[in-house]
Amino acid sequence: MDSRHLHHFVALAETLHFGRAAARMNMSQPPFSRQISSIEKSLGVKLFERNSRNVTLTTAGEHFLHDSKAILAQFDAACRDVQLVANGMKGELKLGFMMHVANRVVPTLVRLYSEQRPDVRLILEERTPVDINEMLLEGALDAAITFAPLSAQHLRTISLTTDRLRLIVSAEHRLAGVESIRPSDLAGESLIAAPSHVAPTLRDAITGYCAAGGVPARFVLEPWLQHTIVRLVEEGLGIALIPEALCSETGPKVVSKPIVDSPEFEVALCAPLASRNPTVATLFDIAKAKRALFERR
Amino acid sequence: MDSRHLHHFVALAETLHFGRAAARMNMSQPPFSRQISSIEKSLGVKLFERNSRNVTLTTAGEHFLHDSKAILAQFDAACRDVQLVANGMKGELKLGFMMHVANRVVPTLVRLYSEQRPDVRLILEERTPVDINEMLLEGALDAAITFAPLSAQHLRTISLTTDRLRLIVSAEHRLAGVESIRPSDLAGESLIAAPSHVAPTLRDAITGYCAAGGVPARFVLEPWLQHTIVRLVEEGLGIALIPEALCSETGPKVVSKPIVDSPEFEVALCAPLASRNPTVATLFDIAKAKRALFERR
DNA sequence: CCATTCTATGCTCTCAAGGTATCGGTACTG
DNA sequence: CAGTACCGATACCTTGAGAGCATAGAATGG
Repeated sequence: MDSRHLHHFVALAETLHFGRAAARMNMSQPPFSRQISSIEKSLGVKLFERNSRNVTLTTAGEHFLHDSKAILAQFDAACRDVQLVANGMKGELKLGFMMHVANRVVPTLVRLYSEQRPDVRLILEERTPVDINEMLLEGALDAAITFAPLSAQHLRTISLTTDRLRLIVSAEHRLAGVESIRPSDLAGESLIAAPSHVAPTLRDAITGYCAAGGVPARFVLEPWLQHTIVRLVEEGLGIALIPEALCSETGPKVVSKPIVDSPEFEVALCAPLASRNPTVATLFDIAKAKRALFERR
Repeated sequence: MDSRHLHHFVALAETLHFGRAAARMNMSQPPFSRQISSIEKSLGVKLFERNSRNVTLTTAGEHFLHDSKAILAQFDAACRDVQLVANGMKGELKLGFMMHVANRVVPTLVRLYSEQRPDVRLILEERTPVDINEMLLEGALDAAITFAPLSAQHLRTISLTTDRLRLIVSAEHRLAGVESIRPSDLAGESLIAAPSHVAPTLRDAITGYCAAGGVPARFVLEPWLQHTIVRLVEEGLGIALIPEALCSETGPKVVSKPIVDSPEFEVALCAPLASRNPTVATLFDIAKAKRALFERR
């Protein structure tokens, strides 16, 4: 029994006529008759009641017709779907990102992608930069929006936007009134930043910026999430240098200030070069075509 | 593409080794390799990434594996089911009945049948005797519990029980005190009975009984349902001769009386002799084996 | 660099499956 | 009632899809 037999069976069940059913199967009646009886023999079940004048389905045949149609439909669907999956029109795409650098980029990219590939299920995974790198290596992510990596020989990378640091302080802080900030302004201040094993790019940028001004960075609190950092600054527990993209979301009790000669860091779309997931290509196509939408305003 | 190809594909997807997968399919490796590439060619999709050292599924292949397993499982299930249906272990059985003669018989038979054939869906159709006969002829019912038909050459019939007539009158009626009823007692009374085109057997029995006593039957009301008849008698609008089996369900305002020399009528299980529904046989087997359970107490 | 392992390919052969002709049975028709 | 048309089953022949064998070619490990 294989699916071609099912086609034969359905043809006969629908026409109730050996000759016409055989024609529909592009074959002559005698071998078609043999096919039908071989089906019945292999199932051990009589599917048709027949004599030389008319053909009718048995009760078992009626049930089998129902099942057969369902199976054939599913078969067709599977063959169509596998082609869609291969073309990246359907499937799953696991996209990692860091919201604190991508709060504008991710929603836009997701919207554009969903419009173009509605049958691809986007699985969004918000993680820390270090986690994202690891997951990209392991294949646990198909792509990610993160800081442009330094060593990218195993990654395909396309730059989406750049971000820079901005100072946030409590509204009561002495720096709240200063127009723009220089490294020397940070001398003696209590800094809040994510630890190096969570967001090395940011951490290095902050440390580097202080060092450039000859000021040693003094970190008093090291939460993992950027939103926590904002809250702690709000409470007056320290000051912080955070990505500009995040500053629009701070509350009224926090003041943000531009800093002079801020280091810039790239935010990029990355995917393993070895990725076999065909849905990824479109993501890069969109990133390239609509790059203007992601750029810093 | 047919289902044997799916088996090959699944074997390889599960072993990820051409030689072992071929062995599982009871064939040698070279033709197996050709089968796999013919699948890929006919789908136009690469399902495996392979070199001489290892074999892996592509993303499309993973999806297709999932679908293929589902299809093969459904295929197996369909082949098993069609055999169950042919053996009457599974399917549907449309059973017609008249509750007013079968209020004890139907629940018992249904219970016994459901215990023995849990996968057969019993579809119960409560109809008038004439409807039932018509539906049996048309094939709209697979079997029915009804009055034993007079002409049964096209029906298989097995007697389940017999019933007889009993008089019901309102508690205030002059016959309410009489011990047992003779035809002559009915002289001049207003009778209530279902019309002949609804329940000819009952109607004829009533008319015949009156005629035997030399009393013309005078029908004043002719509802279709036996329960309606009981209600009308309860309201004092007439008297009625109804099947004994129904009398236990009358309320306190109605009195039932045995009648002398009541005609008896058989209640039987009937099915078209030409019935092709294999579930019917078991129904008759039960009716025969458990006949004692259906007999009038 | 050789041995080993695994997939791909070339060649041969066989049998499953298709085609043609025809039989046997049934219903309609004049 | 004979004749005809139609339909499914059977007999026989034919062919090509698919199986096996031998082996090439590629990759890995010692």
